[in-house]
Amino acid sequence: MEHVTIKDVAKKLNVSVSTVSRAFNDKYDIRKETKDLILKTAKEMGYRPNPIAKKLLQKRSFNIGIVVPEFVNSFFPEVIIGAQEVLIEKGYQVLIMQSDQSWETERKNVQVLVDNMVDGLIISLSSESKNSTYYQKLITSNIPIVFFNRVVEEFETSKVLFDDYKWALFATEHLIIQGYKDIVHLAGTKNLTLTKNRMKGFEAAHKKYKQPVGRVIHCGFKMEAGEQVALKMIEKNKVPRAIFAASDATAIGAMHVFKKHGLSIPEDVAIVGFSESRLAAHTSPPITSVEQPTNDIGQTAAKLLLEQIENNGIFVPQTIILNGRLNIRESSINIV
Amino acid sequence: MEHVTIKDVAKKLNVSVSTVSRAFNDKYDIRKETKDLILKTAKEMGYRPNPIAKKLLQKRSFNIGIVVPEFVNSFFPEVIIGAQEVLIEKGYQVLIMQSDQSWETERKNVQVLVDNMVDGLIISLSSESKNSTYYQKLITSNIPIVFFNRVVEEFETSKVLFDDYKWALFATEHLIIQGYKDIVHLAGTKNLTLTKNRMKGFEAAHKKYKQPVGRVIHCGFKMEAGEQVALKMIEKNKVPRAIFAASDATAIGAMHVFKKHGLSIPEDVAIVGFSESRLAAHTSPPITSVEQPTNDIGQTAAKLLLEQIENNGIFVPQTIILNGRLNIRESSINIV
DNA sequence: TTGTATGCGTTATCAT
DNA sequence: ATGATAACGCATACAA
Repeated sequence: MEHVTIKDVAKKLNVSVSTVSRAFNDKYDIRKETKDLILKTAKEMGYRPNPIAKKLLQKRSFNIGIVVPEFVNSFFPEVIIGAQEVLIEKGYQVLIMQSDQSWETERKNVQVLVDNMVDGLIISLSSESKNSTYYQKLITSNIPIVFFNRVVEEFETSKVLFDDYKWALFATEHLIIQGYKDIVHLAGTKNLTLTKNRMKGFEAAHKKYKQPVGRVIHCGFKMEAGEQVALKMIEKNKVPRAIFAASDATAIGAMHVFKKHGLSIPEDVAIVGFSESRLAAHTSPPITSVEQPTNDIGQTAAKLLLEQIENNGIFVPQTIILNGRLNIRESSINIV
Repeated sequence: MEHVTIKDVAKKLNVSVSTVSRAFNDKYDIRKETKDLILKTAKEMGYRPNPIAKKLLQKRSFNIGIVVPEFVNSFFPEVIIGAQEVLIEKGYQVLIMQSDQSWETERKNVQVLVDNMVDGLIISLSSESKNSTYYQKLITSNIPIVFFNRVVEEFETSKVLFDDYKWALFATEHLIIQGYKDIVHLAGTKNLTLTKNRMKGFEAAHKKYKQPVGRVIHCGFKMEAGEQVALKMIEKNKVPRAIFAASDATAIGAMHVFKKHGLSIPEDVAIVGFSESRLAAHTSPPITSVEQPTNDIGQTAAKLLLEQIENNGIFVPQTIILNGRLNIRESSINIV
C-alpha cells in the first residue's frame, strides 16, 4: 500500500524516469503519444508526483502561509477567505495558523511555514514589538511577506492597512454631530498602532468641534471586557452619554449590560462600534459601526504577495490603505 | 543568503555530515564534546535541520492537518483551538484549512495536507456523501484520520460526536414543559446527519408529551436565513409561539426580525438556539441554547489521533460522544 | 566514536 | 525524443 513513485511508472512502461517526469512537466519535448500513455498508466497506478521531493529540489511549493493572532471573531476568518479566493484562483494552496494572541506561538507558526517552504506569507502580528528582529531577518532573507492590520511601520514589505485614524474620527464626529457630549472611548489593546490611531481619531474629532476630549478606557477587544467596563460604570454611577468602542464585541458587551440594568439605547447611552463583526446589524437595537473591508483586505494582501512572488525579488514595497464605511444604525441616532 | 545546510556545518568543523546529523539526533553514540561543539557552531551559523528533507526520508512531519467546512462562526475555531492545545503540547504543529463549504475544495485541501505528509488529519466534512470513496481510499492507506461533528458512520476511523438527538430532545422538551404549543424547528442543512438527528429529537420530544409534532423548516445555519424565515412568518401571519433553531445564528437572526416588527421575546415568540456561539448569552434577551463542548471536542479528537499515530497502525476505532448542556435563559422562559 | 556511502522522489543537465 | 545521472538535505547501515 506504499506510495507509487515515478520509478514504478517508469519500470512498468520500460521508459526512463526522466521521460515520465517530462510527461508531467509540459516544458520539455516529449512525443505526444508517449506522454498520453504515461499519463494514462500513471493515473491507473495511482501515481501522484510527490511535492515534498519537488520542494526539496525547487524550493517552491505553491503553498502560501497565513498567520493571524486569533480567529474566534469573524474579522480574521473573513480576511483569510478573501485572500484564499485570489490565491486558489492562481493555483496556490493556503495554510492557516493562528497564534492564540501569543508572539511565541506566532514565531513558531511562521517558522513551521517557512520550514515547509511556503512561497510567501501573509501575517497579522500578535505583538508589534516582540518578534521584530526575527522578522527583519526573514525579510532580508528575501522570503515574500505581506503584513496587514497589525504591522510594524519599519518593515520593508508590502502592507495592507485600514485608516483607523480617519474612521475613528468619523465615528466620533457622528456622535458629536448627533449632539452627544460626554463620550467615552473603549480602546483596544494598548501597544497596537491601530489602537493608538483610533484614539487619535477620537481626540481629533473632539478638537475639530472644540469639545473637551472624552475619557479613554483601555479594555481590549473582547465582549467580556465590554461587559465589565459597563458594569463598573453603572456601579460607580459614571455612565456616559455615548460610547465609541474600538470593537463591535466590546460595544455589544457593554450594550448588553446597560440594557440589563434598565438603560435604553440610544436614549440613555448611545453606542458606536468598530470593525463590523457581521453582528452589529443583528443586535437590538442594531449598532452603528465602522465597517472594514475584510474580504478586500485579504484579496489585496494576496495580490501584493503574488506580485512579489512572481517578480521574484524585484519589487517595490507598497502600502495600500483601504477604505471603510460608517454604517449608521439605531444605537447612535439622537431621536430627541 | 541561502539556507545553511548540514554540509556547511560539517565543512566548517572538519567533521562528516553524519556526525553533525548525529549531534542533532540523540539516539546515536557521539562524544559529548563534539556534540556540544557542533550544536554551538550550528546555532551560530544559523543552521536549522530542513524538515522537508527529513520528511522525504522519514515520511514523518510532526504536522497535523485540520480541515473544517467554514470558520466564520466561532464553533470550528473553538474546536481547532482545543485540538491545538493538546497537539502543540506533544510537539506537533497544526495546519488549518477551510473548505468554504465546498467538497471540491475540501478534497483539494485534504490532498495538500497529505502531500505535505502530515502525520494525521482531523476533519469535519463539508458533505457527507461527495468525497466518501476518496476518504475510503485514504483510510485503507492507513493515514490516521479522526472525524468530528460531521461524519460518515461507515468510515472505520475514530470519531468525536455530539448527541444531537438527545439535546434537541431536551431543548424541545424544555419548550414544551414551559407550556408552549406551536413550536417550529428551524433545521440545518438537509443532508447532514446532525440535522436529521436534531429533527428526530424535536419529533421525539413532542411524542413523549403526546403533542402534535411541530413544523420543520430547513434554512441552514446562517443568520440571514433566520431573518428571512422570520420575515416570511410575519408576512404570512404564521408566527409560531416558539422556535427551536438548529443554530444560534438562525435563532438570533429570527429574533432580531421579530423584535423589529414589534414582537416580544419570549412573550410573543419564545426562542431556543443550538451550538452556543458565545453570543447567545449576550443578545437581548439572552437566548436559551444548547451548548456544545467545543474545546473538548477538539481536545478529544486530537487525543484520539495521537493515540492512533503513536500506536502506529494497531488501534481500535473509537467513537466518543460528548455531553452538552442546555443553558436556559430569558428567551424561552414562560413568565405567565 | 566517527566517516563513507546509499537512498528518499523529484527535476534538470548532458548525452545519445 | 529519450536515457543516464547528478543534485536537493538529510538519516542511517555499515565500515573503519
